[in-house]
Amino acid sequence: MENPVVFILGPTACGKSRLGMELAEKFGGGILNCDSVQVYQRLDIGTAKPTPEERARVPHFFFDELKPGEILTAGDFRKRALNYCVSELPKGPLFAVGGSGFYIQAFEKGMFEVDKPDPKTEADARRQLEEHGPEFMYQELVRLDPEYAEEINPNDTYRILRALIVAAGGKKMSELRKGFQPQPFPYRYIKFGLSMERDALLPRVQSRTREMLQSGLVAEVDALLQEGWESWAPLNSVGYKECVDFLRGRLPAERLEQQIVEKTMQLAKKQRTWFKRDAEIHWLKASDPLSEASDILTHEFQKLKS
RNA sequence: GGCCGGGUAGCUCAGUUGGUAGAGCAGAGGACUGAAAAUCCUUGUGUCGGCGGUUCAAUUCCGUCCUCGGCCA
Repeated sequence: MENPVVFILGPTACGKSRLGMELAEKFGGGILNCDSVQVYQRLDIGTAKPTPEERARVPHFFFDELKPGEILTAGDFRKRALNYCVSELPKGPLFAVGGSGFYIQAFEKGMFEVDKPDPKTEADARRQLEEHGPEFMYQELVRLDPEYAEEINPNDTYRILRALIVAAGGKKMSELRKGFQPQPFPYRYIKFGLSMERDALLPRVQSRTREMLQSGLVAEVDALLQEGWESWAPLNSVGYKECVDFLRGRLPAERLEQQIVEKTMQLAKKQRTWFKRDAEIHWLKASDPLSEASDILTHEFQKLKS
């Protein structure tokens, strides 16, 4: 019987990485990153990446694979994550640790097939949005794919643009959605969830944010800006966006730390909402997640041997 | 001590020519198919600082006290 993928999911800053490390040290195997931002090089401090020491103790996969300027889509994420399953599962279990619900869903269930968008189409769509505004773009979508337009909000420019780009390739989001069957995950797996009440999470986020800033988060961002990566999408993520705003004079120094804390808490809430609906997740007790997860996995590995 | 200006939602404040009040942010809930740590949706009752007075009715007017700024002594 093959080794399982052990998902460790939940909001940021609640101890997932640590639990993953402890379990990997106990049961063998490695860590598979399931975080959409830790895949990028140069985004180290603000993403709370595992340290070199931790990576030396346990094999870590799918960190630092992309360079500034590059983008990893959810579809790419799935392909690469599955490749790690192929290469690493024969050696031991993989502890898939992360909080990026959308990417994890893509990894598990697959996505429908769409051709890579023509970069020119994409640039055109963005330019049109600039010129004509969101209402115009939404009306375009109503014309091209009324059914999908009905599903999304006229203010949701992100989804409107995406749908228009897909439409330019000759497909309709509504049709694609209807035609898609979630695929069964091709490996044995178990899903653990780790969570924390807001009151418990807040002080952790506060001290982590302070540490990030003391460790040079602003300098990390400044270096990227110096090299001209200001419009690189990952710099819009929590912590990075605020540092860019600070460096550009849009956010006063005295508000920086608090602003990052606030955005991080909002992220945690969205993550909680995402995972809440996944009925397969076994939520671990916050008091002692390690022993609870260990018990379950011990059973799992006994089955594996027999 | 005197004068002036504030005290209204967790925060910043608006407002009521007297009929018990509403924005932004925060918070809560939710959606999510290739930039997702993104993008978007729903959600606002609180002794209107305390106590008195006037009034059918006071958060609004008057008095007084408390409190926070500023200025003057």
